[in-house]
Amino acid sequence: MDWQSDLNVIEAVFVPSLEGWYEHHKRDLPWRHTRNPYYIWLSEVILQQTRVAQGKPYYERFVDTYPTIEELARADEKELLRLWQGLGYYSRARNLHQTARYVTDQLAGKFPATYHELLKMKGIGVYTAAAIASFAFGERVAVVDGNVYRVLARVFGIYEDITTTGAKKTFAALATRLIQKADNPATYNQAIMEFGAIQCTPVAPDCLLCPVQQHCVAYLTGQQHRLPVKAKKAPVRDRYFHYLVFSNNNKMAMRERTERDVWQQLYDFYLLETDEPKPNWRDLLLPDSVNELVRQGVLAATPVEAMQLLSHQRIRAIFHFVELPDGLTEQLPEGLKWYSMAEITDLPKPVLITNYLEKAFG
DNA sequence: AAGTCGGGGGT
DNA sequence: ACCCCAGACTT
Repeated sequence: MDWQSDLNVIEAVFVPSLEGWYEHHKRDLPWRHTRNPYYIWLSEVILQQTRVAQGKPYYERFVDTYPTIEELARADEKELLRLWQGLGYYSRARNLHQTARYVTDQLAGKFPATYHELLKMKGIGVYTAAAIASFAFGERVAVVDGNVYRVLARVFGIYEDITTTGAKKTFAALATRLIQKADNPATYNQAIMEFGAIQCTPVAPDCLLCPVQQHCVAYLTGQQHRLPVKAKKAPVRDRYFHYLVFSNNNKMAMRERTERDVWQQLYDFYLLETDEPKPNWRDLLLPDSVNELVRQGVLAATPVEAMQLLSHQRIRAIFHFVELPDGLTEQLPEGLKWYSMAEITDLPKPVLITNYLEKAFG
């Protein structure tokens, strides 16, 4: 249908309705009590692809640990990743650190203050740039996140697949047009996202108490559940991780993941990956030296199995614990180093590894 | 345009 | 089992 023909009518009601709704329904969240661009930025990066409930405790910890951007800039990256542990998408933490140093060292600590300047920073894309620009600096630029796609698709009856470039342009243009009507662009941006998160939810939206019900194309046609349109993602890939957990005298051999893969810069154990399940370590094509190491050590009777689901991979891991005799502790494979349990606690680790440690030694 | 990058929660 | 979440970056 030609939604643009109704746009003038709907937008005159839509924007003020949402702003009014927000005043009565907004949650009390810590980052809503500040206009400090550093805190706004911190919260927005933490909340990328992350629910408020999951991100909130991390935000509190980061603000406590690094009260200023200078302190974040000076932070040890390993410590920063340790603080980020469990949140996922660890490149966010690395980019956060890089941008903190850039702002501190190259911009004299002065945070970029416009949408276009913000966009140049590592880890700040179109959404986050708009969020910081409007929340911290009052710039009239529209945020378009998952909530906004859903709300606009439904209210305006837009059936374009939101994963396509064309749809992104459509939604951005509409959002830009709408925010021109806003009394306060920062409040309006907050309002439409909060509305999507609380009222216009993906499943079972609360249409009966909706302030724009009578102007919502989806509601009026009974198609709420079909919008927004989104192409299905590719099926998840199965991976099989075989870990050899070399141990000696209450220490364990770990290594930093440096390859271009999941969990970059986090720590795990000696790893061999296969395309197929291989329950027995003898079926693994290990280097001769590693095979010899296992043979001379004491292998735990039962390996520990664990599974980790990522958005795009299903990792099935099996951990073989090997206690090495004192004489062989200098013969670890390349990259592995010995760490005490206390040191391991402080290393940044994938949840898969943390869970294993808890299960096996916790 | 398609892939990659985490982990958790809801249905 | 599937979808979504205050997305960004690389290929």
